[in-house]
Amino acid sequence: MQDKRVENARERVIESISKNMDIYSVTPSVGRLYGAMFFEKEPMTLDEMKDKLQMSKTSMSTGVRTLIDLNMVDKVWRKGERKDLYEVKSDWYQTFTDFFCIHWRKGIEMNRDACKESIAELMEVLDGDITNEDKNKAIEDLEKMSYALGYYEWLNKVVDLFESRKIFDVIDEEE
Amino acid sequence: MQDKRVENARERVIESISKNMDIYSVTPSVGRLYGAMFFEKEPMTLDEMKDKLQMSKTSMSTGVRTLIDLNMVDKVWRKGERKDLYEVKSDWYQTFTDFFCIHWRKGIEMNRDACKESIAELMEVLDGDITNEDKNKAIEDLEKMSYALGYYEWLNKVVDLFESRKIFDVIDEEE
DNA sequence: CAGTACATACAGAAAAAACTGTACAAACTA
DNA sequence: TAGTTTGTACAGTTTTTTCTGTATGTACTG
Repeated sequence: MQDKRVENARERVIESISKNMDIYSVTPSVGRLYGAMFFEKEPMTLDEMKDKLQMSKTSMSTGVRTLIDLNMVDKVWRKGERKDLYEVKSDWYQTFTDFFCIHWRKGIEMNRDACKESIAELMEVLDGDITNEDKNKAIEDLEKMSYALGYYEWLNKVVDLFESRKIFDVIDEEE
Repeated sequence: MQDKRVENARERVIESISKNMDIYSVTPSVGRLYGAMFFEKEPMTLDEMKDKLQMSKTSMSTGVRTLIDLNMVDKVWRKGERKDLYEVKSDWYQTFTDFFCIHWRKGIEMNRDACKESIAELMEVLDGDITNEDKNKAIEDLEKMSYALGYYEWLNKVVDLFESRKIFDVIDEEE
């Protein structure tokens, strides 16, 4: 009887987590898996997940892999256990900063490289003999790209702040 | 002749931006639209976008709406112009913090509410007459939820740091 | 070694998302 | 007012993603 309410309370949180995991570019299904694993006391096997979520084992396998790639879940080893065991990483603060850093760093890097390459190309073009129209266009684009580059540098510093864990000092001081 | 290289340089950056806009949960198409608008000197009309990207006007309309909802693009008004005009918001730093704050705040809020509600429910259950098994389960879940709640509070402070623009001071000091 | 349990690669089915063309409403023009 | 122009709602199509069942390779067990 009571069991319902306990179950219900847990389910509410799982569902909420599931819904909001899109911030991590993850399907609600994978989000629900994460939520379920979070509340499980012991590390889970794929079969337990399958039973819990009423989905195919294949989905559990790929879902868990997704979560591992996101640094949100660990594979754990236990003596005498044949099945693979998985559990949610316990440090959410670390999980957050990891995710944030990995994803933003990658995006920044790619855009920065593209900008740098294009800036070099435009500089070269400006050195040569070109029409006024092209020249103006090149100069305008150069300005835009320089702005972007400056922004990416700044963003990199933000990521540094998290990666170096200095963010924790900053937030602490706020109190 | 030269035109090719100038065009090429611009296209490289647009393509890179397009690819990395998935961080903002946006389609490459919408990302490309954003990139194209970024380099356009003047605000663009839907028809210009359609010609530029070789896509339907409907797609441009919905794409622009998406970007406006993300606070990345503004509708601008110009005397004597019948068509709607749109341009990329010029302050990328603001765009970043806006996006970050809006999305994370929403996710935090929802999860926090769910946790609070469930915590209250579990407390109530614990007050009543229940089996030991249920009691233990409730206590364990309460612990998990309390941890989550603490994390969400912390994350809220991180968002505050960006929203209040204090992050700019923090990064400046780093130099 | 044969037999079993397990995870996952793969192909196909189901579901969701993106994109387009048409149609229509609102705003403007003459 | 009638005639344009413009943006978007909507339905249908195409593309992409998610999910499942089967099949296979690997590792363990006796």
